[in-house]
Amino acid sequence: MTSPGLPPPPFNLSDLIDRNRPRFRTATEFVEAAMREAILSGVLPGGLPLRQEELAAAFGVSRMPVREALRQLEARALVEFHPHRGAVVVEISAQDAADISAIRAALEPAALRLSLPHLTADDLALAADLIAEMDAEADPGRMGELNRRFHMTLYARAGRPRLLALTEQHLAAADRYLRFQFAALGHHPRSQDEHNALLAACRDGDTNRACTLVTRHILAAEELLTRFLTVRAAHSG
Amino acid sequence: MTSPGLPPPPFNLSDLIDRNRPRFRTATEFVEAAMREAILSGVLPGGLPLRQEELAAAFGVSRMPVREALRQLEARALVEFHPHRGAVVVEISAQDAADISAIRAALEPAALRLSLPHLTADDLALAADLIAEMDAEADPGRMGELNRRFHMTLYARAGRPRLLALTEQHLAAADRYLRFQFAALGHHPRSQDEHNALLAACRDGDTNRACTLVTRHILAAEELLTRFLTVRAAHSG
DNA sequence: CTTGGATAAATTGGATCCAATATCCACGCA
DNA sequence: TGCGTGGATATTGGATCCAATTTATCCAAG
Repeated sequence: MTSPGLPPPPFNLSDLIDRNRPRFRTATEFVEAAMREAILSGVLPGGLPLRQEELAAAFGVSRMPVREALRQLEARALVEFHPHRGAVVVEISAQDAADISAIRAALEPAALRLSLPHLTADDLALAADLIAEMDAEADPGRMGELNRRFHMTLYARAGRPRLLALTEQHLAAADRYLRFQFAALGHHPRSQDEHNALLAACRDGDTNRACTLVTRHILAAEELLTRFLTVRAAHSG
Repeated sequence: MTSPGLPPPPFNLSDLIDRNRPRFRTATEFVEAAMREAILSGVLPGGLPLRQEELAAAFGVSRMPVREALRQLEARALVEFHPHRGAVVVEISAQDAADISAIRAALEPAALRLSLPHLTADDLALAADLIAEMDAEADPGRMGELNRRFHMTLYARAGRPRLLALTEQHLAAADRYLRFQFAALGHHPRSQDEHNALLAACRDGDTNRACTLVTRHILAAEELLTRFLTVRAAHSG
């Protein structure tokens, strides 16, 4: 697959590739989605220089779809371009984590407030299932996915496509951090309690309470994360 | 400039081009910025198909930087790609306006809350100047720019780059709509009253009141806009 | 031994070329 | 006359090629 003369790249995308290739209609779409996943899930760590030729070889395409994908990821603040020096995966940092949390804390209560009155019994049942699945899940990657789906299920009826897309985007961005925390500290049981309380408030139709709970949930996660990242930075720096 | 055999494109970008060209280091950056401006300011109206060849000729570059720019604009929800059929400027609609307003109403109070305690006397003076400039301004385009700068001045000390970038992006997106309203209804004096009240609350350091005022300010603009767009759609549809 | 500069290698940015796909229109047939 | 089929045309998607810029290397001079 990879060109014979090149040294092996410092990442492994092989499983992402073959599995998803047929789902997309253009190579650019495919590369963009795969790289987004890879960055958010930590396969491509922050600071990694992204050589176009290398990625093209890994994906089995030419440099062009890679370049277009990188431009899209730039607009999503997942990679940075340095003119004539190439693209780099954006670094994670305590400040950036706080930044993303602030955005989540602004968007998610707004989405929930719009969505909650229109939630169906099916939605609530699905949310409950997702909590249960999270209880049983050990893999950090799957865990982030389930958490994301739980939250988005509660917001889904907001009827605001842009708001929902932004919310999902920043939930995914937060995953990049939560994954660290989860790997280091293990699953935090308080988070599940918060999920249950939130779901209960939604069942009761208590919008104000539910919004307060998501806000607290997000800020609690942020505080834990900030502390974790700060000591981590102190150790390595 | 334009190739001799082609029919003239249905838009005019010439003033944007020469003026800004030297500021950018790569053609892609330049094209992206110019097209973003052109879409947000209404020069490229919603629904317009964006022919790559045509744009390339207009900008005096090849199709490739145009393609990269279009991909970035896609990620910012300013254009839509239809595989093998090309890109189109996203349509405006009452729903989309409401969507953007909901996002603004979530983000801006959050940014203001973080920023307000750190606002300096200079910041407040600048904000006051911008209100005065708006009073004297007649051009809708300049008006949107001043409005944007006024708001961003108040949020600037939030110390959250991502949050601020998102906020500015959606303020700009809202301009696309406010411009319509302004052109049709003329300048709405209540908006200036709201700006003054907001600035006063900031001067007093009354965070809660200031946040309430921005929220109301955004929702008031949204209501007016929704009504305007709805009757407009009824007339033309 | 360090430092400066020239030169070579690597990599990106941009242009051109080719292939794949969609649209449009004419034509034939029911 | 209406509809479906088929080919021509236009336009995008992808690959390759060339130029411009940056980074690395090496040698010489202080």
